[in-house]
Amino acid sequence: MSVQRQPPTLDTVAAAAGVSRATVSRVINGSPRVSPEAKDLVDRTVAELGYVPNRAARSLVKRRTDSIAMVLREADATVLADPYLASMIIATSQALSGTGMQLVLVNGQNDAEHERLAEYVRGGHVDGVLLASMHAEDPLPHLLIRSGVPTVVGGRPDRPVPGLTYVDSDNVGGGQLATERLIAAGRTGIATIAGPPDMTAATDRLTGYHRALARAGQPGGQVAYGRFTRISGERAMAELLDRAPGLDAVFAANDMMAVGALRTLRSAGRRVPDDVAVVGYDDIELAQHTEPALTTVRQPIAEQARTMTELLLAQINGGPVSDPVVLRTELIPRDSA
Amino acid sequence: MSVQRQPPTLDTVAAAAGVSRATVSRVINGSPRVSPEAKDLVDRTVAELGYVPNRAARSLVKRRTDSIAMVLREADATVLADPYLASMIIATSQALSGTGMQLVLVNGQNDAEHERLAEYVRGGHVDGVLLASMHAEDPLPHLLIRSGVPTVVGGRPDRPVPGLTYVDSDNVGGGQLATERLIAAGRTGIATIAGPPDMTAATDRLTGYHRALARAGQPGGQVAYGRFTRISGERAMAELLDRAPGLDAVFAANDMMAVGALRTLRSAGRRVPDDVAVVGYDDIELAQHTEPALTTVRQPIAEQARTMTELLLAQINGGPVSDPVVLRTELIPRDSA
DNA sequence: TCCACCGGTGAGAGCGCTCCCATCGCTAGG
DNA sequence: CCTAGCGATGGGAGCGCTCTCACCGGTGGA
Repeated sequence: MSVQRQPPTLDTVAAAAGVSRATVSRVINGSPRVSPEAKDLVDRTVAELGYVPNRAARSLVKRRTDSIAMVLREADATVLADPYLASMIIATSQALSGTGMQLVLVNGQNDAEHERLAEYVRGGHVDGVLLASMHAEDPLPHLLIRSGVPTVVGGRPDRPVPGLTYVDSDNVGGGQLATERLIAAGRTGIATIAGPPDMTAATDRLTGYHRALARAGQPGGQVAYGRFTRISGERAMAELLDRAPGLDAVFAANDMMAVGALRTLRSAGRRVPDDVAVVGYDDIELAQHTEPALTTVRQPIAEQARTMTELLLAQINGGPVSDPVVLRTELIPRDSA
Repeated sequence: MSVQRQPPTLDTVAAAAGVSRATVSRVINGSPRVSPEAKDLVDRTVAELGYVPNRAARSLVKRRTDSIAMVLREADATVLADPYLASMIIATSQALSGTGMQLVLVNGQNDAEHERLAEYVRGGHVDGVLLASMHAEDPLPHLLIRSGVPTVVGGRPDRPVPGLTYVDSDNVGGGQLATERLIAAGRTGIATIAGPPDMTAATDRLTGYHRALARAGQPGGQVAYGRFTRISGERAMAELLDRAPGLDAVFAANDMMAVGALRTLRSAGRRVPDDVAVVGYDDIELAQHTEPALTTVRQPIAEQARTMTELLLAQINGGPVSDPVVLRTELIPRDSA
């Protein structure tokens, strides 16, 4: 069998089977209006010739591309350190497998690329867009919605965007879960290392922290801010230790910052969890290997990706814009708190 | 401006600019055979109308899709624990940005999906394929090559495949680097935890280990095999300790196994690096956070992805199948050796 | 003066597919 | 027995684009 031979087309198949192009097309697309004999004949011919429909031709007439874009909004360094996006990508890819939809990865970290991206999407190249993570003041969702492309974002936008739905995990609940763990352990000087205030995931976790404290009747604790990196966690912990030397617990808004906090605590001579209990957030791989192993909150990333995909597909298939979905989080108890 | 309006086509633009479709097409595609005035006029009209070429139509006639597939061959669990693929994906996506090429992510972990995949590729849906990681006996490269699709794989195949090129990092050199570090530290009982023998990355690193030992005139050391997981590293280390209680150094073929080894050593009461020095491989995030921090070998993943992309694009654009490229590795000295 | 040539342009075919509409051979109702 | 109706099929237009080819007017060499 030759490598160079042109791949068979609908016409080839039709001619070989002795039917019309239309009939072959009907069989390919599973139309009920075909006699069993014809269907059988065509099926056999298709298998024999190794026919595969040409996606471009189909999408040209159907005005569907059967592919969705996943837009990545982070620079590489962030991504490599953070398994969140990776999991997101993989999970989405898996959710899509079997649906006949393609996952197209698109870079869009800087503003220049926004333009290109919006154009790209408007060019009808994808049927829908998945926005992996949201930052406040991000113009992209608006651009996308305005061009009429179904879009679902991961994480709650800082303010509601009409026509845009999202799938978030319950960051308020998660923050609460973490803080309650500390409260239940009898801690009374509970500080927190919060994430950047321009991200709802960060502010929501902080809200959960405050809420838990309020419920327990404890005073509003100390808050230091980090940027979700280890080094910023180290600094924030130092700041906290400085401001409130008597603290006996810390909730860090993600695991990387918790790791930083652990480090600072160690060099400050505080034992974990004896002197200071620490709870992280995310349950990254690393959390199992710290010393002591990190108690943390796990968010269902794969489920989030799956849900986002489902919502998007439904919308692409003509469904209404779904209500936002918020997924439950889970405390993973280990040794640090 | 209405959301529902049909996007402008070549015809629309041509009519608006008062030229023919062909001229607009020439301008869009940067043909030199257009007068400056015409070009200017068309450019303005395009901007005004917000025209974006329809990719499907173009690819239908050009028989190019301007997209390449990246095939993922691992199950999710593996991926989440291993930043290799994630980095690969991101780096590829970034290497592609600006080339006008799309990155399509395709799942192909099991055999059933191979068929579909080969079909998909043969359907002319992508111009080329990037195979992220190779396992021995993998039929996919052959399938792809046979269907005439330019393909580049990451990592050296277990045996040469005609028409297939690859980009690997220098695993032999890396293994040697790691072992030499141990030799230079004056260690004389150097064992190794090797990876699965069906992966060239594993066997090459082992070769490097043997080579370094031979050069130093040291006896061929103890070898135990793991499966690149932490738990298998723990077991292999225990086995090694059992077989050669006098060992004073271990080279683990990846960081996860090194982490396992660290654990076993600790519970066996051996101090690292005082009693036993440990070197890992990969330089994953975790390596910075172990106790003691792990000395390891870093491979240039981003560069690998970039190179793979370049080779593939060159081949897609009619270039010959390039020779394999092997990238240099680097020792990252930390505290464990 | 004639014509080969050349840069710039337009007309038209056709890429592989879907889908509307016409057609055809039946069966069932009048 | 005729025909309305229906399921199965084929013909053909057209999706938006590229590309070949023909054409046009202007130039320079014979």
